[in-house]
Amino acid sequence: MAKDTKERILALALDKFSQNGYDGTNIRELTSSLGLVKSALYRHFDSKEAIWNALLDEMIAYYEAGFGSSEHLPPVPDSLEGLVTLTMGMADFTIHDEKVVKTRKLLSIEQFRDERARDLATKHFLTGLTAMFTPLFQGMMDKGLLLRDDPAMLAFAYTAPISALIHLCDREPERTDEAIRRIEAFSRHFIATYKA
Amino acid sequence: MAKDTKERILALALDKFSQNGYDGTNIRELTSSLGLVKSALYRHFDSKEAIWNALLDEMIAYYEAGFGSSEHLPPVPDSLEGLVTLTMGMADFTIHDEKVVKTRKLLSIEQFRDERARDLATKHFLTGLTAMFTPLFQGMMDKGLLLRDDPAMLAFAYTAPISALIHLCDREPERTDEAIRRIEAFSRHFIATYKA
DNA sequence: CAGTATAGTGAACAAACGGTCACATGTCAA
DNA sequence: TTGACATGTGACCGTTTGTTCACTATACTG
Repeated sequence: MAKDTKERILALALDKFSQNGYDGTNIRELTSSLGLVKSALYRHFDSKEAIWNALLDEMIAYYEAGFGSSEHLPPVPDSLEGLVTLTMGMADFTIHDEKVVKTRKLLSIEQFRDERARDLATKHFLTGLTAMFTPLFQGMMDKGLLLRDDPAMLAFAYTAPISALIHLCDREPERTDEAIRRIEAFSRHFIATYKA
Repeated sequence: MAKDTKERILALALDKFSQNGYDGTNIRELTSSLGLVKSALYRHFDSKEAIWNALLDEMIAYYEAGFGSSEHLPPVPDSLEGLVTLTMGMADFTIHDEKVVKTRKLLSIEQFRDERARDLATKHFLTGLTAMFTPLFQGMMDKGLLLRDDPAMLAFAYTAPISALIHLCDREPERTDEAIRRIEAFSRHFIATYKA
């Protein structure tokens, strides 16, 4: 119990905030879950709001480093089936990675009260996936795998339904298997529609 | 200032809760906005949670009476352009109707803490629109307007992206015009893809 | 007119909240 | 050994929270 206390606070804050919201989480409960007393928290953060801001900084940095970076773009699939495989791999990760799940839930809860949360929510829920799949579809058109079309429109049409099913998993985890099956069914229907 | 106080409380609770969340709203602020003193509220509701439950009852009833009822199904369009018109009309309503907007925001905020809110959120965000458009697409296939395909899959593929853009309006109202343009562009792209 | 609900008031309450402070401990360098 | 720094403790503070209660004013009913 030493220098990593700050990180443990942040991790637990993400957990609690994503469950009960910022206002629904109190400092006593948060610190006692770490085996600390509330006043100890103020050695690491100036205030409750400082925890929130640090958490947002971390979420933004995590997003930029991962999904947001152009270097992390997956390779253009060599086949239609490759698109399904890629999609299912990404879906599996984003549905089961605890940190990502909690981040999405927290953004859903706080998106209307904090401007930075709002902007990050738009990236997570809308623009991020579209931006990632647009060059993929462009590449698959260039390879003659898909019909020539507006790649950005296709990426939006492809990712938005998948995103809706990911939200379903966040909301009703017991329907995760159903959602994953529907993502795969949708993916196959999509390529059946747009295959060259 | 008489019998409608209860309804005025509920209306303002929807407004406040959808902005700051249940935990982020306090009774003094809520009642003083109505020109009352906090204790007056307890003539109409037993507790703060009772307001929340009554609000949920109302939202559920409102949904069932409107979007959820099979009687309110719009007529099957007679042309592809008719589908665009129908879609834009519904989008315009759901984006601009204050009560519906606030309901969606509230469900986004509280979906992880209340089971009934969770279930209603799934209807609002996923199953509701799909269930409404499935028979429409079935009818348009029967009329020879659309290619024969799985109507439920098509309805999902059609409504999920539109739903994502509606969420964008809730989150960033200043982008409403952009979102409406994108809904129409998506709708036209969709019918270009699936027209018979 | 008397009587009784109904609706609103203002003071008071205990509990929970975020935050501060003087103090105790442990670590490590000079 | 000493002094400085980081970390954790427990008592305490002022404020805000949801809620209660005795009381008043108005309106309807017999």
